[in-house]
Amino acid sequence: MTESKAPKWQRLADDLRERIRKGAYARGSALPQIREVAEETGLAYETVRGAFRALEDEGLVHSRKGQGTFVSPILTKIYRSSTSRYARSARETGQSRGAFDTEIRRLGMVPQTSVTISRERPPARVASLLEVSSRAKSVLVRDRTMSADGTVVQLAASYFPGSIAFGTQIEQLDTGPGGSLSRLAELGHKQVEITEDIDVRKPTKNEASRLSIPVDRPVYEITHVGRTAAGQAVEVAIHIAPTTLWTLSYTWPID
Amino acid sequence: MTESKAPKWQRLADDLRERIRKGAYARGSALPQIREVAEETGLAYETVRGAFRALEDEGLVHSRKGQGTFVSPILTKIYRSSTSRYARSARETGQSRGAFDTEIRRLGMVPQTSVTISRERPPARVASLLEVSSRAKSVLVRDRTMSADGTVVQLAASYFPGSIAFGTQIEQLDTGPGGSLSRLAELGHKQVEITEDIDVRKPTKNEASRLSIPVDRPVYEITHVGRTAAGQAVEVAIHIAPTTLWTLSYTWPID
DNA sequence: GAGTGGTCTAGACCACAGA
DNA sequence: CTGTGGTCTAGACCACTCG
Repeated sequence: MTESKAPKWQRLADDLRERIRKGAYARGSALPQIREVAEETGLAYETVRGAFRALEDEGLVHSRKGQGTFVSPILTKIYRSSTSRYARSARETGQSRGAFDTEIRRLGMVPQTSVTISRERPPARVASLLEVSSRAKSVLVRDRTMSADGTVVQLAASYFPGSIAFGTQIEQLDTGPGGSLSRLAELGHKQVEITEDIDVRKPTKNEASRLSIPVDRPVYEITHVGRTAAGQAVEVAIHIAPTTLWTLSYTWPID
Repeated sequence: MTESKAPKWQRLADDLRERIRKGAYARGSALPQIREVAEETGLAYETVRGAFRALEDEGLVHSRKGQGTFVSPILTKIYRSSTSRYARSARETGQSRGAFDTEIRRLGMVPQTSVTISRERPPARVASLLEVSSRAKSVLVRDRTMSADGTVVQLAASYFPGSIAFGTQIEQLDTGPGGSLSRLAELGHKQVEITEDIDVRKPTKNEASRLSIPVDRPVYEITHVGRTAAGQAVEVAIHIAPTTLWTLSYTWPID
């Protein structure tokens, strides 16, 4: 028996997956071409392509039209503990902004974050949460692109009400010790509670392009909202990250 | 221009998606057959199937060999606030076990949960977390299958160390007021902290079958760990839920 | 222009469900 | 048995990259 009835494309995918896991093809290197594999295995082009698509869905490889199919540069999961980065100890030792850097270094890779700061008209959902107008450039946006070994692994856009943040250090590249959280607190908008909503969806064309992933590879959409004691949202962040690259973690006390 | 270069299968998928969203096909009803659509549109079978597969990946429809393709019975997202169900207020009013029921009713559907209780050899990962042997029937398992309007929407298996839970009310169908959390506390194993790790992966064949989803539809794997003040894990739960059906939510205090 | 992955076709056959 | 979705083929053509 031994499940001999599995489709050919699936067995080929299993075979290739195992070879990749065993390191037969180096990270970032090219896989054999589809037509080549087809000839070697005696399968049709479409059948082999079915196997390749399965691996692509799993995030193991990515294909580039006109170039070839390549082993993903990152095969491990990046760990994101959303709660621990807000622990007082982390903030006081200046680690709050370094959570991403620390995790990437732990995996033996080189982290890099690039930031663009601008004043924008907020997306409707963000405007509604922050209770600002969506028709004016009413928010400050810190748009971060986070990479590991040169591979983009997360997009994170933070939105602050302009009435609070325009002209403050939050609009500078370096937000200083404790980051925007501490700056907002100094400005009289201390956050006491964070909420994160997690969804999985397909990326938009723009997101897929920035993340260098195919449009059918699912991503986490994490909507992060920081609120003051009065319940007012003063920071909203939207994180976009391929599900194949991340493990999310939350820890909270009972009572 | 107007993006006329989109592949045919994609345009067909867009067309069908819009019709489904507009309610042209009732929830649970059958879509036109692939060969029928192929003839109507003048496309080849494989091309139409590409469009159907895309919709299936999105969770909008599901296909059954030999039967047809059907609109998913649930097109909305179910909201799971992992933190709020542990608030003292929820527990004291007896709502802690009803979080799922309440949410499903809020969506106008009928919730149902079936439970099987057994003594098992734990999976390696669970054994390691609970610090029990993985070679003996060392854990109590409460395996819950949760449905909405007859559709299975989540599998949740809770594991308790047998040394603590065997022979207690946790082994009964009704765990009593406050649920297993309160029973463990009474037994001297009060949990003070919860950690949940979130991953997205393809379901195993068994999971896919129990959830009535294709094996390539991604699911959340939520690993829930409850710990005592001493840091000892006393409850581990593994939740499996299709990503297309759920929005996860976490709220926690700063400091 | 040569070489890559992506789309599409027409048709054969397989696996499964149900009358 | 018929009808459904799923697999597979051989080959044509398209879209993109790079020398």
